Amino acid sequence: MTRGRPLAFSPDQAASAAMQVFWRRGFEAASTRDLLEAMGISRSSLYQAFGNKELLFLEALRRYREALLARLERSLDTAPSAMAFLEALCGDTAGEAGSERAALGCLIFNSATELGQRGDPPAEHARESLAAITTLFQRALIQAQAEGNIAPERDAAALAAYLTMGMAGLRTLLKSGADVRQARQAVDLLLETLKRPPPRD
Amino acid sequence: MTRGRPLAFSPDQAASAAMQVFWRRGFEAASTRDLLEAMGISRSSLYQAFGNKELLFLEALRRYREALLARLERSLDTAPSAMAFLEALCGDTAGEAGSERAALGCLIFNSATELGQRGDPPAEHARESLAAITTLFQRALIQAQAEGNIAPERDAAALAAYLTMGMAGLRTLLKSGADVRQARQAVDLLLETLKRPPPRD
DNA sequence: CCATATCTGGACCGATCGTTCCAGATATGG
DNA sequence: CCATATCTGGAACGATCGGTCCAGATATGG
Repeated sequence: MTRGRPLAFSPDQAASAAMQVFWRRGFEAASTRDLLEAMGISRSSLYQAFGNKELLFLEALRRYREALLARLERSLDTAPSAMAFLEALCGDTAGEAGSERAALGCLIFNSATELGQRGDPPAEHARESLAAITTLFQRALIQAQAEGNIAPERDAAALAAYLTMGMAGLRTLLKSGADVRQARQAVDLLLETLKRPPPRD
Repeated sequence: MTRGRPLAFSPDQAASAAMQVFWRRGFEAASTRDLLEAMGISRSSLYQAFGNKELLFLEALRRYREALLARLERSLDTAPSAMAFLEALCGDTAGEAGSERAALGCLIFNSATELGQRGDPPAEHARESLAAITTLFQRALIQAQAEGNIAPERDAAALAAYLTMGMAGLRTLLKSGADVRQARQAVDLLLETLKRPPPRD
């Protein structure tokens, strides 16, 4: 079927290595030379296999989102309850405070902040990914309502936007060096709102 | 007193123009040529008056923070109550959704995200600025407690961290193109937590 | 084992990066 | 009005940017 010399590297591993670089440095700041070194391939191979820097970044974003959503979905599905999932997510993230992982933040939130409202594919992809996270949160929140841990009269979409806002903000706090105590206090208050019934006007 | 030819530009205006560029583009992405054009001065003048790009950025950050804190403090002091101030802040920010202003975000949050845990002066300055915002929020929250609009048994520092997290997250939402409805729903929930007494365990 | 298709390494491209430097312009103090 | 201190514009610097290209290596299908 295939003719000629086969690839000497795994595109999968190469893309994964590229993702790490983009994650650590951001899109603009990640140079092709950084990427080449991390990916362990030659310049020609990069352009042959991925097209250019922007397409490689899109691939990295795609992989990051896929892995993140898969991880979250699995976590949600295996958790004793949707609320337990949300508590674990918040708690685990807050627990990263001060670590190297916390300094990285979330590639999607990072990209959304860096690329902002640009019209190019990477910016669009980042926005879509953020929306996908919100959708997943909404699913978890609806499930938590069905399980009786969130008041059914709440608007799940509103709660989802609120939760995404909280997680994005938490990532910013962690990036700016918030300690575990501060992070925990913040997410505790975030979760409190989810658990309590809305005020009757 | 002074000898020789006087400056042909206002360092104040020049720094202000530079701030706008850094705000729009971020530190790394703002080129000196971008800055020169916006500042309307020559290359020599920039390096003579501000040292280099990093020092100019520090000056821009300093100005942004000063202006922001002054604006917030004035707003807090003139508001009918601390809670009214917080509501106005959240409401106004959410109301920016979809605008060009929303796409800019907040220079401090942007810088904290871009520079992360780097050890250089700009990153340090961004972290300090974020902490200063939290401190101002804490003052407002304590005042709101004194005015009877927030339960006195709440930990004001925890609420402040929560509020900073919320505002940072809101900025991320707005940057990723959230509409006014979504932004309003999110901040409404954010404010709800402030206003309600903590749950008794 | 040969023809072929593909991959690989690295030289090279023009553009742009932040920064330096200098010759000339210009207002001030005496 | 001159000497001086400072500023200004622009040329130029080496480094690095993303991207292209080609000669040579290499495994495959026939």
